[in-house]
Amino acid sequence: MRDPEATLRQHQLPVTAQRLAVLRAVSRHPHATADAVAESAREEIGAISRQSVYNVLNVLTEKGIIRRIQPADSPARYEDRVGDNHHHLVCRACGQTEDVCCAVGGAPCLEAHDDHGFKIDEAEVIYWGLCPACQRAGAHASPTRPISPHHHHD
Amino acid sequence: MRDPEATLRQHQLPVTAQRLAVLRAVSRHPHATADAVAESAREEIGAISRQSVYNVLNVLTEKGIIRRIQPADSPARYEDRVGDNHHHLVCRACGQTEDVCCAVGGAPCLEAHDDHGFKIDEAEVIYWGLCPACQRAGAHASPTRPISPHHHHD
DNA sequence: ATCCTGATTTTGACAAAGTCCAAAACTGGA
DNA sequence: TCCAGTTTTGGACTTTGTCAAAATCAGGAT
Repeated sequence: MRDPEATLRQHQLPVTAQRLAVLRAVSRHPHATADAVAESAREEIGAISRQSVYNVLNVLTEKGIIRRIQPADSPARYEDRVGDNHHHLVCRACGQTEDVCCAVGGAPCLEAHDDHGFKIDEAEVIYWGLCPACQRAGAHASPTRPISPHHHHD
Repeated sequence: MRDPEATLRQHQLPVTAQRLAVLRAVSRHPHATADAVAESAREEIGAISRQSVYNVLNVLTEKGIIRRIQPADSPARYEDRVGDNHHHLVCRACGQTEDVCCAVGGAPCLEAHDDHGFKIDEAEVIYWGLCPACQRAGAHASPTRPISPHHHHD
């Protein structure tokens, strides 16, 4: 994120310490949860209410300044990188999340075989598996085991 | 589902009224939430505790008898149809969920361009959009608006 | 058919992630 | 500097789901 303050003004959002701190926290920690964002923001400005973190994350998401991703069995995560339609790779054991480019090229799987009359505006792809660290730790993949909160990476 | 009772026995699960009712509820209502399953099961057997509904849905999911899907901004949903690796189409406005076959053929997008060293075991695809009814009702798609509980279809 | 033993169900408390609301504080233009 | 409208805050509340202990039930052995 070039200039958080300018970004806010460009979207007609009054600049506040809370908004700057949240925006910078998301920038510094891609795929962070609201909780992690709050922690990081507090390190920067001392204090911020839980509600404000949610308020800011919501308004930034609505404006398209950040993107919200909601993998199963995990609280919502936020990222800086918007507008490039990338997908995600999530570790079943520890929740580590990585970005991956479209598997099939530019605008990828955006067409379903039979769209049932729906007007589709997004194709969301999540790859589930085990990250290298959890493979070494001997975790074994199971599509039914939820993410455990152990040893989270950034 | 051919024969719920036989299915349970095949998986060494003692047959109980609760398990039969839940299994049949999922069969009758594809993509139902735990709540909807409970309601439907109660119509059949009169009463069942919330915890039992969750117990049964969990054990059936672990055994691979049913499949759990967890779209963003919606409680978990369950379906009968397992083992064919199909994907889902979800209406942003009302939550209606439809099955769609693999977009790209047999075992589809199961390969990410760069897998970051992960051992991938599943590629989950969700198409987001507006169902025909919500299009007619004038709802307009927005990747950031959560599903509202209004006029849910089955 | 009856009895056991371990699995299942129930009840009620608890937890996590968010939202709703009213009061206080603040931003930015006049 | 003041004012109006927006943000922030704190606390209660909701939703979805889990935990734990006690009561009940299923199914094999007698």
